[in-house]
Amino acid sequence: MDFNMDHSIGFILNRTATAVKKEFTKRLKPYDITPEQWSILNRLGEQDGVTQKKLSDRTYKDQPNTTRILDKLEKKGLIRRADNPEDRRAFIIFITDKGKDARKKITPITAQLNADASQGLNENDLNNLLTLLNKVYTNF
Amino acid sequence: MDFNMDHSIGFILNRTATAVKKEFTKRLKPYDITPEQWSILNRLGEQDGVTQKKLSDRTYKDQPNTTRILDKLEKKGLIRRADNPEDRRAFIIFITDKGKDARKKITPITAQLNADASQGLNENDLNNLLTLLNKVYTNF
DNA sequence: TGACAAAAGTTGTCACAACAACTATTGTTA
DNA sequence: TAACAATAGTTGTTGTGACAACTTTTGTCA
Repeated sequence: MDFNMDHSIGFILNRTATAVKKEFTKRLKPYDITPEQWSILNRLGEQDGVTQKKLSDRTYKDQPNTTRILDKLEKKGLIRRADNPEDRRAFIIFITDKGKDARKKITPITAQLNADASQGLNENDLNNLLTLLNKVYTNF
Repeated sequence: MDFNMDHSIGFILNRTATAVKKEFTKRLKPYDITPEQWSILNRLGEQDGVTQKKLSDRTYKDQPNTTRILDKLEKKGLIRRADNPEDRRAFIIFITDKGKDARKKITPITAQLNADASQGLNENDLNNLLTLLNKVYTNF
């Protein structure tokens, strides 16, 4: 069986994603926020007033993780939970002004990270990469 | 600032890698091993008799994580630590017969996973994807 | 309408990544 | 060779992914 990790999509994919996330974590550190917290905060910046369930779907996280990440964002005052008058099981999540400020500051950081990550790739390469990654994603 | 997570390498990369790893974890479950444990066991199958430091370099893990993953593999009897006569700080790690058996059984699983992940991609696509991922990796 | 299934959220647990801090040993150098 | 730096490995802690199990509330349907 000729199996080599260096040609394994799974391995290479994981190694690359880990490296990018690590760098992202580093750059976010001064803002006291993690990549995962950012992804939720950012989604809320696009649209808030949604339930945790909806948010977890949109960020591709399960509900337990979403709960706990929201706990942290709430403790930092970046989001707030409001009762849902239409469903007493659910909360509605809002981004706070402080959260909006943070988002505004952090957005350029993420843009720069993506630019740095795609250093050396032209427009075509980049589109190709994203397309191929999405194909792999939809294979599962 | 026109930032969209759906065009963010970081986000797409992480989402894809997470999905693949999740599927891998599922398929490995019957063998009572995780993807990370597998990656170390597999490297040892390629070459053992190395120190933990060397192993951690080769699997792109830091030393603390390597230590703890080896703890688990050792407890399962898949690897063993031997004293290093040339350096009393270091161990030399060997894969056991049981570990070799496990590796033989699991290798086809990983080959199948990679095949399934690249479903719909031709040879050229696949090479392209790996090349682009490695380019991104070396950007950090 | 009462029983039960489904859904939203939470808590608990395990595995791992990352990083700091530590011990024991080895290497270096004044 | 004594002092100190560097290295191998370990332990501790935080954040997150995954999954099971749980509570509360809502939806369904006989």
